[in-house]
Amino acid sequence: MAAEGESGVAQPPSPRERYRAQVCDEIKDRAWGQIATAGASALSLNAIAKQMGLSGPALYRYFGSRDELITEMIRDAYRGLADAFHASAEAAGGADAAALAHVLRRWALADPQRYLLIYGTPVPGYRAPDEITAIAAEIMDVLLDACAVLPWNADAPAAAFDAHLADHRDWARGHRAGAPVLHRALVFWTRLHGVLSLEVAGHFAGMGFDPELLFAAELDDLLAG
Amino acid sequence: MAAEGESGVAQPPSPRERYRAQVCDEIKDRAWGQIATAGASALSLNAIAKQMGLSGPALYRYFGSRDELITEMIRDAYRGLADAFHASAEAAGGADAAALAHVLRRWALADPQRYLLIYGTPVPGYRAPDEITAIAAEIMDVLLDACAVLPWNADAPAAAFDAHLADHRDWARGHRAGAPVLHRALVFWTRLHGVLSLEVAGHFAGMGFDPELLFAAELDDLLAG
DNA sequence: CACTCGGAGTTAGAACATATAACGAAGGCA
DNA sequence: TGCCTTCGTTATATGTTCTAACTCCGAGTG
Repeated sequence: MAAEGESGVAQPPSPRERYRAQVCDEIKDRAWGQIATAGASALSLNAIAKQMGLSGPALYRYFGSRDELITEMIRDAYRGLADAFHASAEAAGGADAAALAHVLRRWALADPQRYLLIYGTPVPGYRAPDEITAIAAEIMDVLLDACAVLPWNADAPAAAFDAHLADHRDWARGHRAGAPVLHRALVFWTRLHGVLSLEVAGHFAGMGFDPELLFAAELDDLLAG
Repeated sequence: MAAEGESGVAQPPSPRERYRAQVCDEIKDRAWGQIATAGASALSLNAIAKQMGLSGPALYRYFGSRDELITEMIRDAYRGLADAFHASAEAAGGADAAALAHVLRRWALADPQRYLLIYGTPVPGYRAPDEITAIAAEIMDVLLDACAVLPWNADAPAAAFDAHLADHRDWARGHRAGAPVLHRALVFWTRLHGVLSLEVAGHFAGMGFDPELLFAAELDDLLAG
């Protein structure tokens, strides 16, 4: 998104642009390394610059501020998760809830701090930029597809929440699915996140049971319920 | 816990000790203010000192480091939640799952950053000190009590996870409850946390539905089995 | 009462961070 | 060839945590 000319048709990147994109990528790679090992709050532009053999302020040619870099990392993380969801749906010939759940779990465990960068503690007044909410909506869209084709359980009680959702479904952005499907997608999200969040944050660490089995049990319950 | 003599019987606190405890409390009060408005990562000992009319290093008489202060805040947060749980159980003449759920939600929404200090993003290698895991076990104990007296749903499928829990129940610390109760307690925790975590982190912000109703729906589902 | 001694607060300073400003060098392009 | 954008530099202001050394007051003891 930083290498193309603005004139509609994609110009072949000039050597300068290629170099710039490469440096940007190296900065982000090292930033991911720092985040993975010490957390996002410990991310230091200065340290990255030294690692790259540059001197401090040089990085400000590429990112206007530390916050801007972090925002772009958040965007990339969302993008990666959305791509993984799309790939899963593509491979299975349509979104499958169980497959998505395992994609999500693998993605979270592959880099816990990356998951927490998205779903962990935000700055109090944080408002995600539109580009990021768009990607989040993309992810939700795949999830809605998966929940729409889930086998239907007729004896499920009609939750009062469904009526509320029928009137508050802006977030589904025109997805053709009934309120019960919306409900299932939300619950799919919150339940799996509940397990994953506590797992990657280490809250199950000293408890002795296998988080994977708890995740699987919750997934079974979602698919059956 | 920082004001008593060590000689068994509680000595009346000397004026020095009283003053010290009072300053400690004021530091923590201002720290909570900073955390609530700017997040834990923005907590600054220097800023607190200035607010109190002190000069920077003075605070190191009271807390050995910034991390030590934060650790104590985490401990106090856990302590507060545990006390709220105990109070709820006391008031209802025994732990009640629905009451606990609402206590938890009110406690989380009263200060989202306090909730996230406990359940949000930790430092990667973070290992909670024993004092804190003990309080967490206390909380889990009340939750187990509540789940043990929940009306039993006979047609619930015997989850494979229950068998695993029967062999991995160290975390229940001798609580007299069967594996299904342990399972319910865990699920109670992860599901409510899943909703609350996303709510306090603002992920439902632009979506338009009422998080309270989602929380209530999940709680209903938990109580119905 | 006088004295000591420990705790509280101070300033100074090292080491690190973000971020801006001003300057020099090196590359692409007409 | 010459311009001009971009990159990287150093210098600097301001912020942070945290240590060290010094002062001072007050409480408990002889």
